[in-house]
Amino acid sequence: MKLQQLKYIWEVSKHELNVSATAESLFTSQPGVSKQIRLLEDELGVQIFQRSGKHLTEMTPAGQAIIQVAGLILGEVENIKRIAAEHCDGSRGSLSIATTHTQARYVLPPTIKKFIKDYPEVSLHMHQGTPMQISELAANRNVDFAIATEALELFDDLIMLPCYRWNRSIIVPKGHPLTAVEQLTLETIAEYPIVTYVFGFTGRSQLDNAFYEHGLTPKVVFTAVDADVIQTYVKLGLGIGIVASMAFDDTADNGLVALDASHLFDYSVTKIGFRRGSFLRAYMYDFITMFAPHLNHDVIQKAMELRSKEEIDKLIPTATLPTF
Amino acid sequence: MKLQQLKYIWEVSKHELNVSATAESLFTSQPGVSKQIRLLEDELGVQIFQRSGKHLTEMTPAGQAIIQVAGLILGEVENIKRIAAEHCDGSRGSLSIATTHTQARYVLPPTIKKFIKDYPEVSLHMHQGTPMQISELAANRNVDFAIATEALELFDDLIMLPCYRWNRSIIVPKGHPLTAVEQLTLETIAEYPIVTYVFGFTGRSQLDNAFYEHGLTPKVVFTAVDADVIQTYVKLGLGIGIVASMAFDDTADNGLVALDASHLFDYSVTKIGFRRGSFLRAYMYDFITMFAPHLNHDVIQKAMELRSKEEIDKLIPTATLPTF
DNA sequence: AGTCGTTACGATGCCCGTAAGGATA
DNA sequence: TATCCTTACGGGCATCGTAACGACT
Repeated sequence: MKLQQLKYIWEVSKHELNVSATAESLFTSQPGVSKQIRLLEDELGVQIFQRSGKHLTEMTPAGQAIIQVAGLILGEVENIKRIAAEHCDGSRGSLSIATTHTQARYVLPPTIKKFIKDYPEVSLHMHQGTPMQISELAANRNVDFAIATEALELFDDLIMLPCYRWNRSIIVPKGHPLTAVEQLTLETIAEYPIVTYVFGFTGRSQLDNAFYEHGLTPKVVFTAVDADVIQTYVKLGLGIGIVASMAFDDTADNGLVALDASHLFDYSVTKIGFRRGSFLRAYMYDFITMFAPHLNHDVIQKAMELRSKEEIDKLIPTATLPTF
Repeated sequence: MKLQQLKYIWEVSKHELNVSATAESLFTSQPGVSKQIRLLEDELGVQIFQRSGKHLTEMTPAGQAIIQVAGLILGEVENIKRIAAEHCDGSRGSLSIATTHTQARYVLPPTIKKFIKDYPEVSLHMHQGTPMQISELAANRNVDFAIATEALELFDDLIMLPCYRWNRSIIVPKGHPLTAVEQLTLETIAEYPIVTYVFGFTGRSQLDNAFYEHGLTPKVVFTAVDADVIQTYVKLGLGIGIVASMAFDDTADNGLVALDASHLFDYSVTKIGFRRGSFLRAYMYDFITMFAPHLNHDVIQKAMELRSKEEIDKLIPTATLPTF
């Protein structure tokens, strides 16, 4: 049994059982991958993949169990490399972060700036995608950290730490009738056409929930993944915007006004996630702490010991999170 | 990085940093081991072992961390093999047990007999040694199970499940004055020369404790690891014997009598231990259940989830154990 | 017809084992 | 002096990549 063989079967399982695609992503030849898989199967005496003719159709039960363990092994191999790098030169390395537009554009910049200043020798890589893609990248070890509000909890392999909570603002042009309303209600808002996030982004489901629970069906006339785009269309008069409060820049005079709506919607929680069992380099701990000061070295380590999301929530109660 | 390299550094760390001895135990050449270790160090960019001249003197801090993770990886590799074997042919395989003379001679035979009958295709290997050696064998993956009363708790890598509790009997020749005593006390016993186990075997420390707490110093005139030997010398009139109750065969008339002494000493608990995180084959679960019926599949799996000995004791309270 | 996995084959490169070298206790 | 790790060298073997083949969609 070789590490490469384990890597191959694991990667194949992450590439929809497409050996050609796997080989390409590993920068090697397809017959090589195919052969090593077969050699491993011969050595172990069990089929890992079910074949119909010359196509891999599914994993056998044994294969599923084996690939899961292979994933653990590959993670530990990664850890060894990190441990070595840490002891060799703690200030050098790389850090890959996958996140959504909202985080990358409005929340992360100060953290990134400080991080680059403190760790000039660490090369930083940002990946952007949907919450689902982000989580997958972290679960598949393509990135070190995933930062998002949604989808992270769908992956059991990820440890998620709550970073901060935030709520929404109603964005309207200056002089809009809503600016005169003293106490905003969902009913009032629901009378106007709404521009907000597409589903699956930036707490959209919690937004829908609020309306639903009040028996209201908002007239959503336009959606985007991006608060900039949303605000642009608000300016065009398409409707009122509902965006994350941190996405409104109140220093720039762009003809829009933000009305706080935190009493109308549940708070959303942005989390940082990484693969369970992964060894974190010193600068990785530091990055997390820069991003979320309550997540110091101790808290992170304690959270890594825990098994379930519930235990982590108990360790870091939502109510104690910093609010944006 | 290759699995073999990880195996090499791990084995070297288990052979007191002696590369020659390691190579021999792995049935390979010493320069080969040496070279692979150096290659790994080069690849990782850190020294794993500290060298003084041409001798390995100690592990570097990085090396300790790396070797620990390497141990995890090797365990998972073993698990993959077991998973494969289980799915290939669940009734074939091998089972290695390390235990003490007491267990092997007096306790295990019925279990072994039934096991061989139920699993004729599983080859069974018994190793005998001191409790310390037994624990080491299990921790170093030389055997699957360790069964003993002592020392298992010294190894953090081992999961120990309490199997049964037992106490001691006083062994005397027929007609000995003690047979006439109605209620045995420690004081009475301490008046006679005693023949019992050597220290570190079969609950000897609990025996000493009982006397010590009563301010008594027993006259131990002879010790052995083996109840047979002890009883032989009792028969010779060397003194009275104190042995585990299960080691006295009351069906054979050998001129000796056993007097129950369970009111005088604390109960001892015999445990079965195996490496934390190891995948157990179906017949391994079955073996445990045959040996200790309260340890069924469910209980074992629950116990494997737990982290500390305390949690396991809570899951399987001593008071609920079968008594010998 | 196109996509995909397997087989065949030649060359490169790695690993192993033997033998010799040098350092330590 | 004996033990022990490292370096050097040659033979064998596994792996990789190219090319051709056969199956399924």
